[in-house]
Amino acid sequence: MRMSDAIEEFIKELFDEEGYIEIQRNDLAEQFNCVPSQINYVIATRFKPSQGYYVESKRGGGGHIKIRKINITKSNYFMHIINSIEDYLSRQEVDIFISNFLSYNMVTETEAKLLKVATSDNVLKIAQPERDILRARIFKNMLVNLID
Amino acid sequence: MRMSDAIEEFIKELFDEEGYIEIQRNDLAEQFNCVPSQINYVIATRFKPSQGYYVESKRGGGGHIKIRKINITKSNYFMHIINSIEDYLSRQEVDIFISNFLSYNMVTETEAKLLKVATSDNVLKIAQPERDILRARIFKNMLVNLID
DNA sequence: TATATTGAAGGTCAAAGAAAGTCAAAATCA
DNA sequence: TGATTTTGACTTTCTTTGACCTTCAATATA
Repeated sequence: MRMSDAIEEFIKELFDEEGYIEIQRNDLAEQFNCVPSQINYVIATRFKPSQGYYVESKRGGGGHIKIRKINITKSNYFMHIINSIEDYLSRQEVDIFISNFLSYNMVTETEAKLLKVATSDNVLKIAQPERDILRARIFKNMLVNLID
Repeated sequence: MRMSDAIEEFIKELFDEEGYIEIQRNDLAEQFNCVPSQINYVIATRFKPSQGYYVESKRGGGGHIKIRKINITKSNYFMHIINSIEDYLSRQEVDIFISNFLSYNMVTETEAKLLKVATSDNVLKIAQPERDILRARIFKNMLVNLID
């Protein structure tokens, strides 16, 4: 088995419920008896954003590499909602969506308020049917940004 | 855990309602078993004005370091911004506002993304000057909802 | 009383140390 | 042979440490 695959597997096994893990590059390299930059290679090829991972790191004493896994449930949930919304969206429909988001803990209170106010009639204040078209665009685009 | 982080945490726990604390550099260094200048390092990197802290100190006998936490309330901050925005608002101005909100820790990453996308040209997609008028309305109303 | 001395703070800065990042050459695989 | 993996030299970033500097208050001295 390739070393890269072994390292990839090892890292993936570190994930528990938390959704993120922290590793020390040099320690890991030592465990696998490889050069430290091998770890970078594995991360670059197997933990890309397109594969659902998001990486941050800090150098210097006590440095580390943090790998976050995007929440697939949440992302599926919003993707589904986004696809289900057509070109027009009413204020009432928005309200229903938002109250569902809140009850499933998919958004914070503040995020809910932002979604609501940015799509409210008072704020959009343009004639129908353009208002519902604009509302759909704003709402869907905001949802995309709620996916981790 | 890094020593710097431990010291940072310790100092932050000293804050009570007062809004300011006083420490003795040498005592603190002794508690953490480090050189005194380590304390300066922590203060320089973790208690900068951009992080909402203001530091003054006195040398000599009975000297000390005083750290004040600037508590511009979120509500004052946003009210001020809202009042400063006129009827029209450009995409560029929004970007500047948002990057300030982030550096003052007034919004989360997600909230920042929501503000940005809900006021983006792609989403609003109507002719000027109506677009900048609508953007101003959306942005200001969203800010109102960021006030706890 | 005015000035000098002294010790007790805190300040500065640069070197050393401890991570992680980059990039391209070499090796291997399909 | 072309793509992927492995390696290692070099770079960048952040932290820790220590030698030396400045300021202040109290006390001693002229």
